[in-house]
This record gives sequence, C-alpha cells and structure tokens, in this order.
Amino acid sequence: MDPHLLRTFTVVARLRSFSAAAVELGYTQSAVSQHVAALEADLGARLLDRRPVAPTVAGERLLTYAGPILLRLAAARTDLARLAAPRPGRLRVGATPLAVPAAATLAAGEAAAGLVLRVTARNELVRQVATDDLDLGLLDGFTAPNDPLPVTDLGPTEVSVHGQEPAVVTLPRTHPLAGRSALALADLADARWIDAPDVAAPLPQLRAATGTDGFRSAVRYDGTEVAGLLAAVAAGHGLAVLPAGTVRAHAELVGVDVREPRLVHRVELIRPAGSAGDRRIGATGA
Amino acid sequence: MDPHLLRTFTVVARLRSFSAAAVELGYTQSAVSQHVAALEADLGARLLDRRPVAPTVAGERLLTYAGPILLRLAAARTDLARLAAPRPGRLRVGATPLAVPAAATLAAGEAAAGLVLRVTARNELVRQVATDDLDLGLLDGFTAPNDPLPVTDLGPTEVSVHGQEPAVVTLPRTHPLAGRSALALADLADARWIDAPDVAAPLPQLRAATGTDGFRSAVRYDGTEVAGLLAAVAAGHGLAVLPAGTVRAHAELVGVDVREPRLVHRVELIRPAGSAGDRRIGATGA
DNA sequence: AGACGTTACGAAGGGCGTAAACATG
DNA sequence: CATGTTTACGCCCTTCGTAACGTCT
Repeated sequence: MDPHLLRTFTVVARLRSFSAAAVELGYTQSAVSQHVAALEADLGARLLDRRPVAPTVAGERLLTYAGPILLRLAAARTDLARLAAPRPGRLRVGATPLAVPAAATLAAGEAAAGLVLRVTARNELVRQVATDDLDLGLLDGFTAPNDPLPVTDLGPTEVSVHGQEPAVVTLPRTHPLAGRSALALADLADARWIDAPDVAAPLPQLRAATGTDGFRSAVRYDGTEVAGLLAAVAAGHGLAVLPAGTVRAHAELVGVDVREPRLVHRVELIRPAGSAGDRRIGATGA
Repeated sequence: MDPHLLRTFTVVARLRSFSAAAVELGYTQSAVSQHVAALEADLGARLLDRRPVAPTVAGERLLTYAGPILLRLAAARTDLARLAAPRPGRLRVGATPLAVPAAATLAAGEAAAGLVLRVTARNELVRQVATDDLDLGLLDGFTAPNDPLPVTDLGPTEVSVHGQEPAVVTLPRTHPLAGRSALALADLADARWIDAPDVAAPLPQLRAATGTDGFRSAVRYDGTEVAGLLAAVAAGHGLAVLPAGTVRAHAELVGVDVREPRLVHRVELIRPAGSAGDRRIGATGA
C-alpha cells in the first residue's frame, strides 16, 4: 500500500475520473490506471467502478483510512522540516469562531512582529497546525468542566487550556424561563432549538450529554458569526447553548447557566510539540 | 516516505542495531543501511546516530508518527480483507480488566458457537479490534456522565455504550469519611492514593478533572486484578476510585459516591464498522 | 583485530510514458 | 463514433544482494 497509490486513488475517487486525476497529479491516464490496478491487486478487492467512476463499498471504506494516513504522513514530513529549519518571523494564529476573541487577546503583544489571524473550522485547524500552515491554534468546544476537548490526534502536539467559562442557554429576555438562575438541560429537550454547529454547542452533543433523543430543530444556522445567531435567538427562532460571555453583551437576551449536566465552554491552545519559539505565549497558566 | 522505509527505521530504532533489524526483517544489513539512508535523504535530516545506534531528536520525533501510521496501514488492510471474506465461527472478545464482567455477561449466549475471551490493556484492545485480532472489544474508563471515552481512532469503528455506573471513592470501613453519602473529589486531593492505572481511575485523570495538583501517591499497583487492589485499600495503603459495583461485594470496604465533579465508570463496546455478523450483540440499547 | 555500518556495483524488478486496443454511452 | 479506460511494450530508475571498504572500540 504505497502512499502514492493511495493518493492517486483518493484523487480519482474525488474527481470521479481517471483522466482528470492524471492531470491533477501530473501523470498520464495510463499511470493512474496502473496505480489503481496495482492497489486493487494488492488489496485483493475492486475499489472503483468504472463508467461511471465511483468507489465501491470497499473503496469507500479505504477512503476513510486513506485520508488520515496521508494527513499523518504530511504532518510527519512538515514537522521534521520545522524541527530542522527555524521558522519565519510572522506568527500565524488560527482560531475557531468562538475562540477568536481569545486569539485576539493572546496575540495582542505580537502585532509588532507581524501576525496572521485566521478563522478556521475545527478539523481544519488541527490539520493546519499539524502541517505547519499555522503556528498556533485556538480551538473551542463545549465539555464537562475540566474535561479535555476531543482533538483528532495527528501527531505530537502540545495542548493546553487557555480558558473555560460557563455555558449558558441563550433565551430571549421575554422567555418564561428567562428568570431562572440555572436550568437542567434535559428539561429543555423538547424546546425549539437552532442547530448552529459551528458556533453553538452542536445538538447531537446535547443529545449525547443528556442521554435523550430531543433537541430537534427546524432552524439551521450555517454561519460562523455569533451576532447572527444571537439575532436569530432574539427573534424567537429557538434556543442555543453558548459561552456566557457571548450572551452578556446582548440587551435582548438572557443566558441561564446549564446544570445537570454541567457544561462549560472551553478554549484550548494547540501547537506542535516542542516548538521552541514564542515561549511567552505558552505561559498562560495551565 | 515509503512505509517499508518507515518500518525498517522503527525496527532499527527498537533493536538499536542495523544488523539485528536486517535479520528480523529478512533483509541484508546493506539493504537496511540503504533504507535508513534513503529515509534520511528524503527527510533531509539525520535520524539515527551510529555506534552506538540510537535515534536522534528528529528520529525520536519521527518514531511518534511512524507507529500510528503503520498501525493504520495495517488496520486498513485487515479491514478490507474482513470486508471481502466472512470470518470464522469463533467469536473473539477482548476486554479491559474492569470490563471483563460485562464481557462475560454479554457473551453468555455465545458459548455454543465457540468463544475466546481475552483480557487486554486499553491501547492494545483498540489495536486488536482494528487489525482483526479481535471481533469485539469492551473498553472501560472513567468520565463525566454521558461523556464518551477517549478512544484512539484507528479507523471506522462503531462505538456504543454498554453500561455506566457511578464511580466511588473506595475507603476502608473504618475510615473517618466512610459514613458520607457523597464526597467532593477535590477535598481528597491531599489524601493518600494508590496509583493503579490499569484498574482504578488513573491519578493524572483525577488531577485533570479537579484542576488540582494533588492525588500524589507512594504506592503503585501494576496488576490488573481488582481483588488485589481492594485488599491494598482495605489494608490502608491508600484510596482509589472504582466502579460502585466492584466495591459493594467487599465486606471491609465502603464506596462513597464521587460528586463535584461527577464521575462515572463507563463501559463501551467497540467493533469494526459495519461488521454484518452478530447483530444481536450490538442490540444493547444505545 | 573484530564487529558493525557504508559504499560500489551489477542484476532483477517495478514504474512511467507512448501507443494501440478496447468498452461504453 | 467519441470519450475514456485498459493493455502492451520499451526504457529508465530503483532496489536488493554480494562483496569490498571504512571506522569505531
């Protein structure tokens, strides 16, 4: 299972064409055909249907392995390169949408030295730190207090907590429950929720955390702007679980602490292990 | 970064000898030397010191990548093989020590068809399921209620909850705190603890969960037998966090519920995704 | 000097491109 | 028939083993 073959296979599967894959990879069609044939012979299974080109069941399965494997190989290479050569001056920081404020604060002292701040999706963030597209990542998520965030492990990275604050259920000020000091999440399983996986706590996670089947939603919010989601909640489209700080500034909204299970919003700092540079930034008390 | 080179490199690093690695791999010394040289040239860094043979810093780093990568490659191959060929009759179930009772119950109906029950360390369990050395694994650990266990992701596996029960601090019946109905974990940070990572909740996890620096221990228990640990606790060597059920049967011990943070003992069933066989076993209500 | 890793070299094998054959809509 | 994949074949590069050569203890 040569990585070259694996890579060719993934490209063919993605483009659904041998010839297009050949162009993208800089091979001839013939070579691509031979790659796929070799891989199929090696694994003893047909991986792609032809005309039209589409992965077989076995091919689909292999794809789920191939991506992570190729990612790790790339991560290993870039990591060793980083070990050997000191990096350029400009610090590149990535952050998931809800971690952007933390990133801004953290990097405040860096402006002079040159700074790139990039908002990134969760998975992309980890990948980019691993492959040296970013020097530093700030990742957010909702967990039980003091529980680590589930981070895809692509190699030796240092993960440290940057901050934690209570998670709250965001309610319009006029909502009947708005006066409560704390709420049991399970009691809200049948409420109307907004599904905003990139900004708020994803609904499947709330289902898992409560062990219930509720938290169904008719409204989905695909943006990464918190303001937009807050407006949607204020307009009565549904509820969302958010970091307490986010809600506090909004006049029409109230945040009520989540109890049972307790849930916090957590920001973690992730970076390549043993990155000798910018020690000062890691010094955020663990 | 050919996997063959990677594999050769890991073997040389492990055996600290080119010639010994050559024997193990069925190559000549010369080939091994060429493999390592090729890898070093490819990555542009020296990976091994010679005479004596030992990994360099870059080599150490590469090793942390190489293991998981090779593991995933193996997992992919065996998984595709499993897809193609139906498996033999005998069901092979692995379980971590504290999950053994669950495994025994679960597989009770299997005796007729042939059954292998194997007690396995946490990491090994996941690996063996991924590489088809086991058909099924039962993995245990301590988490917040309804939180998933952190499982190393080696490929598409189905994870389902098999059971959850309260975690308790195990105390000798004569202990001053033995009468309490529940305890805050942080209050016990300065108590004497037994470090039994394979059986009880690992102390680093308790430190992380409470955000404290305590839970230091003078006594370490490396076995996998719960009975031995219970005896040690009864003898006053220190405390341990265990599943409630484990403690209940022991006359000299008391289990006190862990509160703040709440902690449960959880058993998860892990198996290859889409294993068409034994559906009846997966039917443990999710 | 001896054990062990490296380098030189030749033979075998594998991979890629060109070009012809083949399948499918 | 046109488009797109496979097969045939030759060249070149890679890889391995044998054997001679360094090198460290």
